[in-house]
Amino acid sequence: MEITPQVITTAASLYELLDLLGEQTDPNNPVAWDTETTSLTPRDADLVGIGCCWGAGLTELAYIPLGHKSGTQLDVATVLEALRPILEGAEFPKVLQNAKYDRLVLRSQGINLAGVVLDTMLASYVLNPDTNHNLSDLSLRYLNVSAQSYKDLVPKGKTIADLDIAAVAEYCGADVHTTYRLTPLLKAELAEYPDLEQLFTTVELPLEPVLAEMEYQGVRIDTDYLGNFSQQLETDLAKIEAKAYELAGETFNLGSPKQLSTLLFEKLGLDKRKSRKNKSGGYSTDASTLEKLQGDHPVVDLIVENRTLSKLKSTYVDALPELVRLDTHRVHTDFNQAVTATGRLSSSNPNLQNIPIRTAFSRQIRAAFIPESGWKLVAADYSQIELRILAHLSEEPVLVQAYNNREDVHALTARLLFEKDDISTEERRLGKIINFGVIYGMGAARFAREANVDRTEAKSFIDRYYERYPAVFEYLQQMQREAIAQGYVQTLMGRRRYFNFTTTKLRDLLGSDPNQIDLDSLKRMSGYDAASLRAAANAPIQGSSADIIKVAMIRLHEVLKGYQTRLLLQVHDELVFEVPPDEWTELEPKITEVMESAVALKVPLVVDASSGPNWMEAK
DNA sequence: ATAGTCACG
DNA sequence: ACGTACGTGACTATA
Repeated sequence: MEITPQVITTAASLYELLDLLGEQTDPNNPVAWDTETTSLTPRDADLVGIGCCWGAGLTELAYIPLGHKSGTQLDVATVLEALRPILEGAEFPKVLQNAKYDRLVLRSQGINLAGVVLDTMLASYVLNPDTNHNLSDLSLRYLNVSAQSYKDLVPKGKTIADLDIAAVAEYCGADVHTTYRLTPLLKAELAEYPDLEQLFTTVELPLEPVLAEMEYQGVRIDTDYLGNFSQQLETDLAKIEAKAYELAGETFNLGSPKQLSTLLFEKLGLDKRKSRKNKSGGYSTDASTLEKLQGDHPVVDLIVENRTLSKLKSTYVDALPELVRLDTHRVHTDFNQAVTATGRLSSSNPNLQNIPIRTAFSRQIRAAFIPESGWKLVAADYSQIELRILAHLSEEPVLVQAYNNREDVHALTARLLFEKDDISTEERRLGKIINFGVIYGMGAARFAREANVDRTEAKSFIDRYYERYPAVFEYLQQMQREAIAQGYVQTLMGRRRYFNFTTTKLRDLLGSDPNQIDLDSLKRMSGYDAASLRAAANAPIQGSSADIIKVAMIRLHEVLKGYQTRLLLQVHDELVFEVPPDEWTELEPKITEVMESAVALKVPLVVDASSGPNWMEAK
């Protein structure tokens, strides 16, 4: 379909457009909007043009060129002021593909986007989390139309601003038209699934501006501190490298798994049975292998140390300062709301959800995350949220009661497993490993390795766990049966994760009564997809946790409106804020309360919050 | 582009 | 007998 937008280049046509848009107030027929810019990074993005699509019977399209390098255009400031009441007016319903991006672009221009009633990307994500949700995929899937690709439109080294107004008008017109046409289809599909519609309307859609705000704020980084850290690591790595060459009797690339494999298992003749074959035929040199090889040759320790330090240096110490913006002195991550299969967020460029914490040394990276001068950084995290959710969903009486009595559940598990009242720290540690392990469907082999016990002991531990917590066992099995019989499982808020079993026998069970499925007999058949079934048992737990923290973030965003305090980061069960000194005393109980009461479960949710001069010390 | 590895919850 | 704990993103080497 070829539809060419009207290109707005005169004041008269702009005011005509405003009149038409002023009439578009039907929330069931929102106007589709899209911005064309020069960069995927909103803060670097110059506005090149704005497109919109609306209509009652006839579909109408407009493109307003603003930043093309050539051609007649209206003044940006004039156009934005004219559009402001529409763009900022909640009474003018809008639909966008990935509204967070356009919101950030417009925000840089001083416009606060309001009235977004649908985001096609988020609607698609809620309906079908395990697919892609970019506009061209949606276009193909829902409309059977293949979209013109950005790459084909914009030559290498150029931006959209270099192109003719007519070409961009065509491209932008197609995008807003696609967005507009997707709207009724996605709305209708959501209407078929009331739980998903509710999830979309009350969680995903309102979360989007919260994430936009977090990204806009960014987090301050102490680049001097990282610079010193980098130099220190550089010195240490050079020494390690020299020593490793000396011990190996030759030089080699410490960063090459292939060369390491050859060195360890061929040249030095170390025990191949302590490793595993990898896909490319070599032997794995991963951390667990190296651990087993420790003591067999002195070079092993140096390889381990090199791995740790070079990972730290390249991924964090050197990478983070590169991403600090010169204008804000902060890093602005991208929170992706539509990538994970379970409903979690993800973070990229940089990923601020995997900043080291597990060892005292690597944790030092967190000291580089600092608040505005004179402020505090605050971390508030949910205590054992997934285990609490498991207790709630399984209704396991022993666990539910324990949490309600504010007991130490890892210690309780240890007492039940060891069948005694006084347990050691080591025994509690095993209780903790197994409590977390069941959430993922851990087997005896893994538990044996983690807990440092033998296989048979591990097996009997796991068996006893399920004897002590029979409802947990029942629940996890029930989720697997539902995945097979329904083809999906659900979270607390109705979020779905779908499963497609390829084995005929499993597929034949789709549509059957989950309670009639005998998992034990299925286990013995070939093609039994154990990994998918573990994912099915895990998804409601991981996904419900995501539901809960998303609700908390939305409510907190409202609460914080009267304060200077800002929400900066989300790390799955933790929120990080920066807080001016005079606000923390008042806000601490408020923040904790909002997080703890995000949903009411059969067990209490508990939040631990603390503040410090940086992220390392806010713990 | 893909594989291997490793950082987090 | 084997291999398996779920979910992510980034970096380096190598093709």
